[in-house]
Amino acid sequence: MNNNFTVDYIILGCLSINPMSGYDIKRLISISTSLFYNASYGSIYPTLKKMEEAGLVEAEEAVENGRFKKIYALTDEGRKEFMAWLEEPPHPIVIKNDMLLRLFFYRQLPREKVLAITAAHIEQLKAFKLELEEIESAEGGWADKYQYNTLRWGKDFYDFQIGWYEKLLHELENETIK
Amino acid sequence: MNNNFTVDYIILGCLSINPMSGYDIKRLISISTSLFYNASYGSIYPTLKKMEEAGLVEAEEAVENGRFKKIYALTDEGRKEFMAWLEEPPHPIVIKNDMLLRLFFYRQLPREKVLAITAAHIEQLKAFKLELEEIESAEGGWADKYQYNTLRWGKDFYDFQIGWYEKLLHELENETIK
DNA sequence: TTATTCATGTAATTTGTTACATGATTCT
DNA sequence: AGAATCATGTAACAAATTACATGAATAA
Repeated sequence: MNNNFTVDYIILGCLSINPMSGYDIKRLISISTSLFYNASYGSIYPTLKKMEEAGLVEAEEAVENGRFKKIYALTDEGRKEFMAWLEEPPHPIVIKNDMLLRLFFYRQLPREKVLAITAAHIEQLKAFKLELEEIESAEGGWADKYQYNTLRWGKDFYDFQIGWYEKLLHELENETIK
Repeated sequence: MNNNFTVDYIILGCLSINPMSGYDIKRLISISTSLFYNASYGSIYPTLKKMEEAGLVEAEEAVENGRFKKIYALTDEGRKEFMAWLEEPPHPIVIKNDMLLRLFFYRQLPREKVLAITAAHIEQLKAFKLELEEIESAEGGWADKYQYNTLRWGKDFYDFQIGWYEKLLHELENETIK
């Protein structure tokens, strides 16, 4: 395969847990990895097709609950490819943080607007964290400790961000009182 | 302009601080925002050209130290556009975290390999943090508190990550002793 | 009966990187 | 003299999103 930092491996990974459809993959990603790695139908379905042609996955057309489904499973070749990827050292994290980019230029914004945006951002982070916790409690049986830890990372990261912006906000608030 | 989550606004932002060349923009991004927002020459130069045609920036060709340069500056229109962007609420953070994606599947890897990869990852994070601190001490005069805070976020985020993976490592190490 | 969810898929577009080409200047 | 840095730029490619199209089944 080409690049090893693409959507390909998360799909192989999902199938390494269980054979499933493209729709299932999308759902699994949404409730588990979307915070640190997301994918859309527009990348999942074509990638499954490409991988079937490459012999990494096999499709079985089935009818479940009167619904048409294409259940994909790893081939031996596919599992080999996935395991080889899994042993590699990870790529460095890539972030697009719009709030921080704006912060870099906030000197040009009136103080009260900076305070308002920052406060609103904190509220949004708290809302996102709540959403995550709802997913967590809805999804009872988190198979293994590794999967659980990725979820914990999500919560810890929100706590880090919330704490960081709250500290920033307090510093900005206290500054011009002097 | 089209989307407000593109390279366009970081370029306008750099020019809002000072008129500068594409090369200067690339350098400024590298030492200041690359951790949370990066861009390559292949996006910077064509974007500058596009923005000049749109009347957001103006270029002045100059010779500095015997070197040809195109110094771009914001037009009134460009500054208006930038200030409008600056007041908007930020988009949520977008992350591609390869290490966490792999962690999600690490049950399928032998314990000792997980420990080795995690330990190596911690070392890499420490090395990146050192690099960042070198940039910081090299760059003496960080204009304003906002810019300084984005740099501080970088260090704090590395500390968060290092701490998080160290905790994970200890938990994994202590587990099977029982 | 109508809206929502389940389910698959494609085409157009967006966005950006990588790699290359070019050439002047400065450091070693 | 040769390597590294300064400086601009383009073409090919990669990767993925968005928006749309389709249709069946189920919930309100």
